[in-house]
Amino acid sequence: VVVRRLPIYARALEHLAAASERVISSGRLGALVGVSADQIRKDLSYFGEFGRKGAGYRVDALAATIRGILGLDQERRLAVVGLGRLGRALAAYPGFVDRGFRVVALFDRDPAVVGQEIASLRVLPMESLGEVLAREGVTVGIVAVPAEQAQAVTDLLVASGVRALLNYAPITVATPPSVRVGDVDPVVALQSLAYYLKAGEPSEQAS
Amino acid sequence: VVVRRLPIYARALEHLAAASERVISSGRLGALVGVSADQIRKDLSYFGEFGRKGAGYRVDALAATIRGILGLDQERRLAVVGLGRLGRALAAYPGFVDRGFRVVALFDRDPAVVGQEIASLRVLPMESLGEVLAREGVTVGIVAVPAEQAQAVTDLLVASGVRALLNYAPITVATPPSVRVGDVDPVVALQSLAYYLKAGEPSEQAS
DNA sequence: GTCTGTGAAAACATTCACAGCG
DNA sequence: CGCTGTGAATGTTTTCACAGAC
Repeated sequence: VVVRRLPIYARALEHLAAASERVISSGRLGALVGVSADQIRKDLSYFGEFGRKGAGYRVDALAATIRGILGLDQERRLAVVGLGRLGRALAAYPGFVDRGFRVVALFDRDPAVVGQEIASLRVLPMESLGEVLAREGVTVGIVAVPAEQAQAVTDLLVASGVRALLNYAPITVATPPSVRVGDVDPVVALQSLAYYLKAGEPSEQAS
Repeated sequence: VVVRRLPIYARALEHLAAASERVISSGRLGALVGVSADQIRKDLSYFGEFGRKGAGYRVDALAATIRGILGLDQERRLAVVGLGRLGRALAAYPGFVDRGFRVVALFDRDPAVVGQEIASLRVLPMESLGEVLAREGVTVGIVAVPAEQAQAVTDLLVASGVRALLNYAPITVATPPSVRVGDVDPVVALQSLAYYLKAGEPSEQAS
């Protein structure tokens, strides 16, 4: 749970550092990321003591510490599978590289797409996936294929040694417990939001 | 919390319906979505009694019930702001419409992008946002602009009456509590996954 | 026998409240 | 004073376990 908040703290700290802020209190950081000051202090204390009482946290030191906790000191190498519109957008996304990730391989099963150059990488055929992932040291996969192919692609990535993957396909993929999956179907996100839209529009008022 | 799982159940149920399954037990559904059978029964019992003891749940009836709970019986109209690579991919995403959402307006601040046609919608200038959202009955916004513009775009959407938004920008946006935000920065998702990658590779073994 | 619905127990996460450092 | 670190209290979510419907 804490681990899902740390990247958000890190992101805010990087913005603060870019704005030349040197020190921040749990209260101000909390306001920035929408979390209580208590929460931030608890989260951080779970990993050690980083603050100065009476002053706050040093922005750059804390950012570095969080990156360390998350293992972002080491660059992670990504493969994107499926180069439809979404896959292309991800492959070319400039926001990965300065935050610890680098896309190093692209795969698609469509022969018309294989061979294209996207973000200065050539799209490779699925058959080469295992070999290329091993050679390039890819540890994280991004699944951006249609639902029907998502499980097969996942199995292939898992078999090739990927240990975490981000799944954009609208389906829950099965993996062994040693492989972590992040689900990011935009429709699922929207549908949970939709629940809150109901309040305040139907005939019935809240009591 | 439950509300974040319901869309996943709904998604699985739709796949089951497409495969002509008529009835499903909490156990099988749980296996499909990676959740315990207990959990599913608790989640559903929170909203009423939908199952038949000894048999399970009727797939189509349960799917309809969940759609009702989430308010997906009514189609929600979306606006996409920012038509870079990601915005274009989202604007043209075919997966929205059969799951309760329809993109009805596109906005960008770049005059070179305004006027382009994407997914048979014309990109409109930011200035027209308030008026168009009101006219089109848009209740949900998708923010797909760079971090620097995300807060300003959010404010504009909120001022125009949007009640929920999905934020792809790498920044935490502030909104009044009446507006729900879903955060979907891919890098944040990857960074939490990265934490688990550390296990099993550094020098130290777990004890 | 299979599978739901649900209280009771356990685990987990958040908030409170305060001692203590700078 | 302001702000951190943390035990204790509270609240929430998950799991357990079992009674009852089919």
